[in-house]
Amino acid sequence: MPHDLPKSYEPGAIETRWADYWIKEKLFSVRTPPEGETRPVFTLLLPPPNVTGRLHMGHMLNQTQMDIIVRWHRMRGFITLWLPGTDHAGIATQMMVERQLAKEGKKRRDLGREKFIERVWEWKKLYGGAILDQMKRLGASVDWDREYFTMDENLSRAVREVFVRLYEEGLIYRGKYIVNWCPRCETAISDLEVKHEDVAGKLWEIRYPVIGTAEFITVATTRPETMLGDTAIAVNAKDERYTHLHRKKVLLPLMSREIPIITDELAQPEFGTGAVKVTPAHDPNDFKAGQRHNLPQINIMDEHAHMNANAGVYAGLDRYEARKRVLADLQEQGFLVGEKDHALSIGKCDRCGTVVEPRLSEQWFIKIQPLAQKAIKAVESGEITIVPENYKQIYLNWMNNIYDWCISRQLWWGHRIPAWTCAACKHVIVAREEPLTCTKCGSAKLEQVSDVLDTWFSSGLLPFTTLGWPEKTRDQSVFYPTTLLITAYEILFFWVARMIMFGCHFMQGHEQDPAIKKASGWEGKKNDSVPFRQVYIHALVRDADRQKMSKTKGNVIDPLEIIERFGTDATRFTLAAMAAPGTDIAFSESRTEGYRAFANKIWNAARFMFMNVDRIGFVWDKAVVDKAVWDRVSDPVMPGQSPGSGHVAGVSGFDCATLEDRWILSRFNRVTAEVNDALATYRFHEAANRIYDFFWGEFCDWYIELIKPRLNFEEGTDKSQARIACSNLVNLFDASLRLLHPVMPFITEEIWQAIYEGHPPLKSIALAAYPLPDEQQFDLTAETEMAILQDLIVNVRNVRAELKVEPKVKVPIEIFSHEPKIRLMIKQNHAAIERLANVEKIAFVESSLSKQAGARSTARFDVHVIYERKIDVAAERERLKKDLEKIEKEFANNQRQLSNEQFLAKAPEKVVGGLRRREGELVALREKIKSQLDELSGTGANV
RNA sequence: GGGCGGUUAGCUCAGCUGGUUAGAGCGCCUGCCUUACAAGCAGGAGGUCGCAGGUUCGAGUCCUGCACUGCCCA
Repeated sequence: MPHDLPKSYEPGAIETRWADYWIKEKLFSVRTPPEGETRPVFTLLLPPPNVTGRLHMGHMLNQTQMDIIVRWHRMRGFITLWLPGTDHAGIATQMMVERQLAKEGKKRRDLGREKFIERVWEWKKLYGGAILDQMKRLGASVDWDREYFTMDENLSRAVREVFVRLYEEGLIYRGKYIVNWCPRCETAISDLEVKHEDVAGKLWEIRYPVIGTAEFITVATTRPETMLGDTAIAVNAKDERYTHLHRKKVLLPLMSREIPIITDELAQPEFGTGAVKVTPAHDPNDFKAGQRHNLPQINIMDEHAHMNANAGVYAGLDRYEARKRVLADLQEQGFLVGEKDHALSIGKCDRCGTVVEPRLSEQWFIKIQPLAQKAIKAVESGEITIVPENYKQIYLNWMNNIYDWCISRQLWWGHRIPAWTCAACKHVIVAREEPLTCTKCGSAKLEQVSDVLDTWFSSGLLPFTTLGWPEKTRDQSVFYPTTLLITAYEILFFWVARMIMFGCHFMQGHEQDPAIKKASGWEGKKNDSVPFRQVYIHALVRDADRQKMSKTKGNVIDPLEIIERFGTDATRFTLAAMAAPGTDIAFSESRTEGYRAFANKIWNAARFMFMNVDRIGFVWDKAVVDKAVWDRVSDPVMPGQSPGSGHVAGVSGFDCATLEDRWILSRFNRVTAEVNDALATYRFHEAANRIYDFFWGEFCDWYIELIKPRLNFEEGTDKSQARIACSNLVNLFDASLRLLHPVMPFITEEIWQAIYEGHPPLKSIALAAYPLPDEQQFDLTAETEMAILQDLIVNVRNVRAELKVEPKVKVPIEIFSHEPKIRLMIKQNHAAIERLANVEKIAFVESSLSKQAGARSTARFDVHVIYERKIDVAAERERLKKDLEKIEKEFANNQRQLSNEQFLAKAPEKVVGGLRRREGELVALREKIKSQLDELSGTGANV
């Protein structure tokens, strides 16, 4: 078996090998559990990436966190379903294909709708899988057998069903309204797809002659070209400056059209001149004012934002060209009276960056209030919890101020709206399947509405449509509501909010299988219509300088390139270790480099283990392996719950022969408890750091070093000690790998498989049991004693460094301790001290060593390194002074508190007791340091 | 304009519900190829926790104001 591992860890080949293996073996495919299933279930829907997408750091973070949580649940015995799929991304995909066509000198209209859609499907087949392939490389443990695409026939059917039902319930309506129109994409877009940008613009003042008077009324506007479509001037009824002009008319310059002066709230006396022009067909506020006053709506632009026939002589001009011409003409004719700099915010198309044009057009809308009500309640009542909690308020704010949702898009790629118009009577028929005749007049001349639905309309349905809706399926009763959603803040409104609205509406009355619900820990939840029980919002990944990554800035970090260089495990670990909830991640390569070193450390620790396993001819205790690996299958464990009878917690097969054994076992269990707690609350950074510190700082730095003497295979030595040490090492290593596996799946799989020499008890470590803490294996005494031992060793090393003792020279030391227990512990562990501190002989003395130059004093012991070289008196004095200062400061603080009666009365006993204990230590330490300082001065050695 | 967040070591960040001596990685300095690991080992330096008040026996942690900074919404 390949126990002869290369000296450095090379992730590349290893990672692709296991990624392929996991897929080939279908390790993460989940069959629908039958009736009577009692195991807990964990369901997670992958936020579907765009078919047009390439993997970026945001995905990588998102998927790392999901995979950690998913693997953790799977290892704890949950039936764990992670559902992958992609989103058809209407505008984006259509743009890609149009771009492709443009290279051939064609436009989509040249092809016609049908042929164009065929092209899109071809494109999708060729390039659409890119991001999922990249996911495979990451080792994402999704169920590939259930992969979906939002344009699949079953999902499309569900979309039609939803549309028809909403229409029948009166929640979908069609009408002519002002919408955000992208002249480049030639479609309406929703409010959310408009990004506002502050720009320095101008405010122009134009005066309109009041008919029948010599007066002018002056208005201010940022968009003078729209005046061509003005149908009124508005003033505020309370604005006395204009009272005398009420009910008069003005003559619209350039167009010579008479338009009324109206009184409306639209005009704010404080803004500009207090009078505003009203252009109902080109501004949403004006549109509403126009409705209030029954004003005509004059549309002066076409779908490309070019002036149309209604714009008179300006017809055919682009909107900005028209602006120039209008201004010039106004100027020339004396109507332009002012031009000021003015900061304004303009809306741009999220997709293509074109300035959005408010456009009056016929669109389909969802009446959102009734849906929003349920979605608000679901979160307010805690049926859905959002982590971190501050996003809850943001969600509620948005939901409470929501507007009707424009769902129609003037695109070809997407779910076509299931509505038909009768050519004869203009009646609109909404139906699940294409109707043959008009339901009103019987005509057979029906034409399907050409619009498609907003992509988010279909993705908002995924939590239930991917589980077979509208059929009532077993999958639904098992897996719905999904357990968790992990996503970015960016799509909280786009997607998360809409899933909640749709879920609560269409799954109303749904009940999850009660046995599974209970087993999964959701007994307390009343509402099973919600699409998920919990939402975790993760941070944004920025570049190392905290800049938001963007293609235009050119600061995008390609995760695959990072993976190439450092390995997937190291990249995942970086993201996990930096993912403190609520703060963005400034991705720095130096961190990843550090975690590659961590992988290498694990690798080499494994090499050390295998070297010894091979030397001793270590044989597996099958009973131990089986216990650690199998039992969780029949006995899953919930977060925060202690394991049942069958589940083996802690490390099995561990034989506590020495202090370091007792210590490391206790530490492992404590870390295990912390890691499980951290994962249960999505504190990924804490989980990652705990494991890192344990594995490197305790397991490698101390435990392995401490057991080396026991791993002695020389002729004539008792091999039983070595055998115990080796078995402990392997069992602990195995457990540590399982603890780490969700974060670093590849290296842990590689080593775990190697441990079992080709005969692993399971197909993968991913199916093995996740470690749980065992109270029985906590050992506070061992932890305390070990801390003293470490302190002693570190102090000796420190003095050696200060005395500049040659690294290879062993030195004798003297130790004083007034506690017999400590003396005993030191005696028992003298070999460790000798080895790790490079000491040749340990002598115990009966009185304090603090007067010895070069001695070190702690609260529990003094230690003196015997070496002929003189210490650097000046440096030593500096160090002692600094120590003393620190101790005096702490002591003063200590005394201040202990002499305060309020403190004694109010502070918890634990804190007071701690301070009292510390008081004693501080007094002793202070004395020791003082006498050392005296001693130094006494030698007469001057600086 | 409204809302939310950040400010802790040279850099990047931890520090959960206020409690004994504020931590890590990287970088830096010193010394080591000690047969698992130089992607390593050992030792070390480095912080008035943005500023000013307040609450409290006790504040990096809670409150108020200010400064700088970022994000979202309109």
